[in-house]
Amino acid sequence: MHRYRSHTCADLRSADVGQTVRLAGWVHRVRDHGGVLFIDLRDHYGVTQVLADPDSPAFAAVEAVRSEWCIRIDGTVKARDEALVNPKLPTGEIEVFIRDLEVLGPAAELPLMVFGDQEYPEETRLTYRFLDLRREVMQRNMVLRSDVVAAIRRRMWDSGFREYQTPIITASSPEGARDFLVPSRLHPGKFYALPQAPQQFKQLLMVSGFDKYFQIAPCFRDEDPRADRSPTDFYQLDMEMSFVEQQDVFDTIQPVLQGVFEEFGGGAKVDSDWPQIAYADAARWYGTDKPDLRNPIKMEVVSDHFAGSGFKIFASLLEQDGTEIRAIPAPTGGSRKFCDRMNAYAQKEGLPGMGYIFWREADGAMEPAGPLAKNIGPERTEAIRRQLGLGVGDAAFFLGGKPKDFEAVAGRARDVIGRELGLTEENRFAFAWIVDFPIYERDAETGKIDFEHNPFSMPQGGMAALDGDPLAVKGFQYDLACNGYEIVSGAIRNHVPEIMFKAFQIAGYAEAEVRARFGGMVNAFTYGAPPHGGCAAGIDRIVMLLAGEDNIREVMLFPMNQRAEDLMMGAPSVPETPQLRELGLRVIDAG
RNA sequence: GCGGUUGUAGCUCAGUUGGUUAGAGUGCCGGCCUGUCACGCCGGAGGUCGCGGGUUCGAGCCCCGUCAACCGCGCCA
Repeated sequence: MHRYRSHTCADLRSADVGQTVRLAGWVHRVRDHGGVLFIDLRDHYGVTQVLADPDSPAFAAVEAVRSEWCIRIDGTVKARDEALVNPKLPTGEIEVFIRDLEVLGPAAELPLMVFGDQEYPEETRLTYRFLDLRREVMQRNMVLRSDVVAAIRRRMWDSGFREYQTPIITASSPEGARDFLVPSRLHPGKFYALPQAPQQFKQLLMVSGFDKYFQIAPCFRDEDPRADRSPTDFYQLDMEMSFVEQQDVFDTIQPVLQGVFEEFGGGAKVDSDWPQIAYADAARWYGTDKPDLRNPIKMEVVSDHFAGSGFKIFASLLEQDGTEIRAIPAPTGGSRKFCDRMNAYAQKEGLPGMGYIFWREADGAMEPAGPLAKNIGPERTEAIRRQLGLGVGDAAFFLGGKPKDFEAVAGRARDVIGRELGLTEENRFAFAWIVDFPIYERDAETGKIDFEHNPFSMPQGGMAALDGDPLAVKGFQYDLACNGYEIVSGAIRNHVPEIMFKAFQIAGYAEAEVRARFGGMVNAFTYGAPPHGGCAAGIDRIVMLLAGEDNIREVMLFPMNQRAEDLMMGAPSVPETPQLRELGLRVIDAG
C-alpha cells in the first residue's frame, strides 16, 4: 500500500465496498455522536465521509482530531443504508470505517474557517492565504485560471504562434507607468528594471523574423491598485505578429478569446459580433473607453435643445467654448424617486447634479415632468423626447459642461442606471474593439503635448499625418472592452525610425533621448524591420470575468493588499545592511 | 496625496436617546449522546470596544486627533 493513500477523497463508489483503503486529507468537519464519530475528509478532489466507533482500535485517536488537521486513515469501504446515502456528495453512497489513524499535521485554532462560505476581511484572508486557498471557491478559481491559461496556450499554438520567454531583469520599457527598479551589484549606482511589458523584446523578435510570438508574461508596474488592477505584478497574454494590419490582429485574437469565453463562460452568452467603435464615439456614447455593451443605453448630444432656452444654467454654459449638453436616456426610469436617486448619485460623484425629465401619463395623455421640463417649455421637451426615442414611463438625465469634466461621471451614471433598471443583460459577455485612439493629448496643467498611450503605435497616415495638428492624429491603436473592463490593448507598431523620431519630437523628446531610452529597438529598426503589430490581453481580468468575481485578487494565488504589501511573506521588508553595502546603496529616508 | 465606508471575543456580527456586570452565532475547552452530513443537548474559558486625547457624575455610543483595512479619485492599460 502507498505510504499516504490508495485513493483520493473523490474516488470511492459503491463498487469499492469491502475494499481496504488508505486516504489522506484534511478534516473538513467533525460530527461526534459519542458512540460514533464522523469526519468529512477532504482533499483537492473531493470529500469522503469516514467514521469510527468504539469497535475501532483508532477510536480514541479519532476523538482528538479537529478541523483542518491533516491526517491519513486506513479503513474499510462500507455501503451506506439507502436512507443514509448523501446525494450531495459524489462519494455519498459509501463511507470508510477507520481502523488506523495517523496525524500528519495538527492545526492550531483557525483564524478563518475553510468549511462554509463565511466572509472574512481581506486582511485576514491574505495573512492566512494558505488557509483561504483551501476553500472551495478559491480552489475552483485557481483551477479555472490554470485551465484558462492552458486553453489560451493551446489556441495560440493552434493559430500558428509559438511561446518565447523574454528577460525579467532588464532595462525599463516605459509603458507610461512607474518602473520597479532593481539595483545592480556589479554596476554600483546603476539599476535594472522589471519590464512593464515585454514590449520592446517582442518587437525585436519581429525584427528577428519569428513572425508570430506569444507569451503568458508577467508584467510589473509600480502603481496604486484597484479592484480590477493588481499592484506590482500581473499576467498578460502578450502576442505580436509581422506583416499585418490592424484587422489581421483582430481576426487572429478574436477566435482565441471568444473560444476561451465559450469554453469557460459557464453557459453565458458570448457575443460573436465585436463592433469597432472609435474612441471619440465611445467617449460620446458611453463616457468611457471601456464600455459595457450589455447595457443598451447610448448617450446623445442634445445641446441644440438647450441653447437659448429658459434653463439658464445650461443656456449660459453653452455660451462658453467647448461645452455641450449630453443626455443619458433611461427607458423605464420614469419616476421621481429614481430620478432623485440618480441626481444624488451625480452629486456624490462630485458634480453639481443631473437635471432630468421623465414622462408620465396624466388624464390619458403623456405629460413631461421634472423641473427641467418646466424651464425649457413643452416644445423643446418634446423635441428632446423624440430625439431620444422615449415615451411614457421613461426618463432622461442631462449633464452639461466640457465633456472632459463630466464624461467619466456620465459613464458611471450610465452603468448605474443600466443596472438599477435591469437594462444591463446578465449572463452575457459583450465585446467591442475601441479604435482610432489619439496619439497625443495635451496636459491639462502644463499645456504640453504628450503621448496619450504608449509611444510605440503607428500614426494613421504615417509621416504625413504628423505634419498637421498633433491632437488630430489617430493611431493604429486599439483596446478590447468586455462588460466594462479593458481586457486587451494593442497597436500596429511604428517600425519606421524616421516616423518614430518625428513622433517623439512632437512630444518634446530629442532624437538623442529616444536613442538613449529605446536605443536597442530603434537601432534594430534600421536593419530591415517588418511592419508588425499585436496586443496584450489581461489574464487576471479574463479569469475574473469568467469566475464571475469583481475583484482581481479572487483569481490570484498570493496577491498584494491595497498598499502593495504581502502580509503573508512580509514584503516589502527592510534589507540587511551588508546587502545594501554590497549594492552601494544607502537609505536616506525611511519615510 | 484626496474622498467614502469600516474597526467590539480566535472568527462573523449585534449593541436603542450616553446609564449598573458589553451580548449572539461560530470556533476553542470540558461533559452527555451509535447514524450524522451546518448533528444535537449541558457547562466553561475567552474583551485595552483599533489607538490617543477631550466633553460628561457617567462614553462602545458624542467631539478632536491618529492608525489600519477595503472601495473610489488622482495615477495606471
